[in-house]
Amino acid sequence: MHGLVRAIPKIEPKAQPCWCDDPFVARLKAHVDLGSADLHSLRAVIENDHAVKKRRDLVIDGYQYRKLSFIKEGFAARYKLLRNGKRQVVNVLVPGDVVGVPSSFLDRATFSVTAITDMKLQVCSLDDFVALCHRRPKFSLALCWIAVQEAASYAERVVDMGRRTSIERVARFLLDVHSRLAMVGRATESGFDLPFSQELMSDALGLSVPHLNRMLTKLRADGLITIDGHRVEFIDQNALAMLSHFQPFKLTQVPPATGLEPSVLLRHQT
Amino acid sequence: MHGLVRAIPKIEPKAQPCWCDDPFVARLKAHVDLGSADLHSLRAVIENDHAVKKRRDLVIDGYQYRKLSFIKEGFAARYKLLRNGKRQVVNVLVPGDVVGVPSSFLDRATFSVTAITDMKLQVCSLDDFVALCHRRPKFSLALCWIAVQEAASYAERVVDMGRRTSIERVARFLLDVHSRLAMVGRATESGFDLPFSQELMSDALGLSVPHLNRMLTKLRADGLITIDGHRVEFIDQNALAMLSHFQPFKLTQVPPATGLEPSVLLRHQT
DNA sequence: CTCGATTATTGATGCAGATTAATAAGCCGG
DNA sequence: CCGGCTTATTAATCTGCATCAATAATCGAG
Repeated sequence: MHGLVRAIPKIEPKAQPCWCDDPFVARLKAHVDLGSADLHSLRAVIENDHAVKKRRDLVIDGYQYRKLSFIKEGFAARYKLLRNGKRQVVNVLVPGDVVGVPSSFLDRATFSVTAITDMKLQVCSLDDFVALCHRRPKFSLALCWIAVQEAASYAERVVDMGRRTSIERVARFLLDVHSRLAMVGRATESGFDLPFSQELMSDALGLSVPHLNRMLTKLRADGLITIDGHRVEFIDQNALAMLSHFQPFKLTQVPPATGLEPSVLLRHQT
Repeated sequence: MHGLVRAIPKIEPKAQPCWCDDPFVARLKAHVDLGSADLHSLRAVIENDHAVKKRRDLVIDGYQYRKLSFIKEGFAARYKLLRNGKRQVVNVLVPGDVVGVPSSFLDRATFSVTAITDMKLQVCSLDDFVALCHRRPKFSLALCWIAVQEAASYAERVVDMGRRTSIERVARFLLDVHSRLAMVGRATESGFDLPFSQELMSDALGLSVPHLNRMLTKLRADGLITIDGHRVEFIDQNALAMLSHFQPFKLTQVPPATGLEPSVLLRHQT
């Protein structure tokens, strides 16, 4: 067996005119209904695309930011470097994810974000996006939903780190990455290209590299996965999910806008 | 030395007519400017207050919820029970916090929330709150800010669990709780009533009860804190913050609403 | 005030996973 | 296609913290 190396997955460019291959718009549409007028307004606040090279930092801990970037292509990791030299990756970012949550909402960034592969981003200023939200509240509601989902997924990570064994964490990480990649068309039914090095994954899982390696070896020895280069295939995805108590995330829609003043006016404080 | 027990802090009821002693409104006002018309609309969606007894579950993992509850009084913990019987507390809730993030935004709750003391809540339905957001977008923006802040604080917890030592975690926990209580007037400059049992804290920090106890003992032995009953006093808050690399959170304001269509209309995709 | 239940404290033992080190394998720039 | 650098793999040792166990303190209900 050999390495798990970062790799830029080869995507068939769908060559569709504007939005359909845009993972961020897809993400928004998962939460709210967007008409063409909405899309037009959204386009108006998005500045030109921005390319970022592998290993560049998009966000540096401690600095101020006022931009939102939507990942069109490529992978990144949000992390914190500690004084003792250790690093904790708090999550990995895939196409459709938003850079700038939470950095741009805070006085100063509390985490760094680094590009793991070459990336393509769509950038807009937070102020412009907020202005858009004032005009079209569905965007702020969609952003709420995205932020809440982000919070929920961090909370799950807390459980991972606090109370789950190393093998569970590794299995859950693979399943989680697979399901997120599948959601944006970057994975097959049972496999995907893992764009992360073992060092990155060990920093994400709070393990040492040797131990992570051992757990990956064990998963293969147990006939649950195969690894060929950077390609991961699930042999028994069910057993893997069972072993690690993994359940994929369920999203919900923002409740649609109702009439102007809702019935609650009938109720009030006692 | 003796126990750290849950306790209902005695608050001087300020006896102010409506909102000024309301920690949730205070929380909203930290992010957005609210006029009296806004407050009136907010009041309209809030149903009657709701009292909850100590040890009752407010949210149960796996069930569906569509309510937001704002904590007026009392403490709670958000947690997950694992198959092996272990529990991970992902955060503790204090007055001003929102129950229902993320539970009510998901298909089914992924965490439980339990009352640690008797509580008083203000409840409203998510649908009504969303309707309010459509009418007054500043509420959805404030909710975004709150959700993002929640995400940022979970992310910090991930770092805690993944890469920080047990003594750092304990010190940081105490400092964090103190700063959150101080923000809603439940703490003095250098001390506070700790309403949590050691079992709860160990589940929050991913430690065993004996080990947490040992670390608390060590903090006292090192002359950093005193504990008398449920009362914690910082002797050297600076040293404590240094030791644990603690930095309090900085909030930001939502950028104020600008004119109707912003200047960005001048820019568009290349 | 008393009893039972919860919570805190302390000690002894074991193991999961860190640490360190050393080698091999693959990748990239020239 | 070569040499340096990054990444993966494997092994040996060490340790922080879990686990188990037992007692003491405290709380709260009656």
